[in-house]
Amino acid sequence: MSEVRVRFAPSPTGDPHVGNIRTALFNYLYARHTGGKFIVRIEDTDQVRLKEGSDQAIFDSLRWLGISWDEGPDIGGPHAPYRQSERLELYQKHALELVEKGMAYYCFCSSERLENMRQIQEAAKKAPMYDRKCLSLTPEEIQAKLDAKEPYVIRLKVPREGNTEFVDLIRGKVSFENSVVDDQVLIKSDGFPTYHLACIVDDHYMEITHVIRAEEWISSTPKHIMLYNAFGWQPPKFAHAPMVLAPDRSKLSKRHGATGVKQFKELGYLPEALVNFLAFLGWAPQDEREIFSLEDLAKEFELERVNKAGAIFDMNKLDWYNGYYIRHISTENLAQRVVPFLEKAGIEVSDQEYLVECTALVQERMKTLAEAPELLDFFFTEPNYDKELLIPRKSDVETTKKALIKCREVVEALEAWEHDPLEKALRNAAEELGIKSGQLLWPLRAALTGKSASPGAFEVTLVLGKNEVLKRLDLALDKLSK
RNA sequence: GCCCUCAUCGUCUAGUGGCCUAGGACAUUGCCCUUUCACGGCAAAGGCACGGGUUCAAAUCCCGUUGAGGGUACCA
Repeated sequence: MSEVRVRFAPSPTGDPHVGNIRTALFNYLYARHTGGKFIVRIEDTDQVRLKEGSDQAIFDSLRWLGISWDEGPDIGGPHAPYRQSERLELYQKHALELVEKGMAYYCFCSSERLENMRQIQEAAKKAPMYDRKCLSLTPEEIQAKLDAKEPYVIRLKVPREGNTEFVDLIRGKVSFENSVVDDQVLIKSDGFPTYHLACIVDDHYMEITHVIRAEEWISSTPKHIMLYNAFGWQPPKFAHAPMVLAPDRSKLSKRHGATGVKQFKELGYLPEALVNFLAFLGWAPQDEREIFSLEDLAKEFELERVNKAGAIFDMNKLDWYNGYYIRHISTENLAQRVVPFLEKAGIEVSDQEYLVECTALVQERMKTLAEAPELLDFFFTEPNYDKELLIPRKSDVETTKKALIKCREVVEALEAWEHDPLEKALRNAAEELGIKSGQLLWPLRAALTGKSASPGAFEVTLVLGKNEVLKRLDLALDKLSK
């Protein structure tokens, strides 16, 4: 069998949607799994929806996730160009070829007429379909209109009888009656091809062997097959992956919150986590492992194991994956990734080593990188808090004062600046005072962090250093005396 | 409306006729660990949409119903 060639063909309409990226991922994984090629092609045939800078956003997102491609607009390849707006003549030529063969025809109907026709059809509870008015135009009439520069489109002449079926690699046999397929526009009045024409022509010339796309494309597949047949080309294999849905089971869209890859990056999600999570939306391994790197996925991904039912994008699970990856990358690595988020919050990091020490203490509590500032701020600035925070539930002001004074003495006198001696000294101190360790450790921790939830008192003490700890203890004592 | 697709715990899923008393993960609840919050450990609760067949045997195959999603553009 010849080499597998698959493609990701997004239209440049902004920050790529995670649903689209999931499709890109499946294509990429299939290519890597089979040792084939993964191609990126920009489908910019809709001049209206075009958004500046989208190409870059698409490349950036793929790269951020670690998805690489073998041919594409930026790197070229044997079938360049990989941007449809640069291949216009090709589509034009092929549309005309179909017109000559009598398999497509010019249509001069105005959008108003079309709109009107549809409304009447809908009112009559009939499926809206082009009525083929222009099919009956004589060659002379057509020529006259063309000469008069009347705007036109080219439509595919869809057979009205018979069936079109195909075997979907994920779903099995899918069949459509040709009578329900409309005469699809191939070339728009602005001279640009529609998606349907462009993608067939490109997939053919780019030698695409497998079209892996989302379920929303199933109903246009018969049109595509008709086009392959009309050109006398061999169609590729089709695989329609399930949709990515919102929690309300509708198509995931902006109104459901974050949907763009860039958004997830800004929310502090790790690419490893997003990839792992997205891959599991519609695919699962045979065994019960949940953690897969991109490489692991490429090794095991198989189209046969892709599910058919739509999958809900569950933020909870994504959060869990993200927390998992945060806990499992090295602290140095995490510290690096956290810097941009700290800086954005106005926290300047000058001492990398110190940052790593701090990060180690919050690593197991962090769910997203965006939480880093609130988790780490007290390591960089003196905490600001209410004095009530210092007093544990089962304690009082006087006991707390005594405890803090004792802490001060212990810290002051501590020779070995290490965990065990510090813990031992502090616990002994509580015992000497005749109070529970919590009555001493809570105030200490609160004084150092200014938070009701934070890393432990011993760890924070050690990282902050003797001077800073004494300073903060004095500050706390000061608060209690007022 | 018409066409297509789909249907296992709340969610993602394992399951391809007997290994199913339906397994795992997230979320939830409880307990343990503990100075707080996490992490971690243990445990619990929770599902084959419904109705008919086929078969010695069905979550698995067939038919129907219901429900959900997608499509129905000179958008992709």
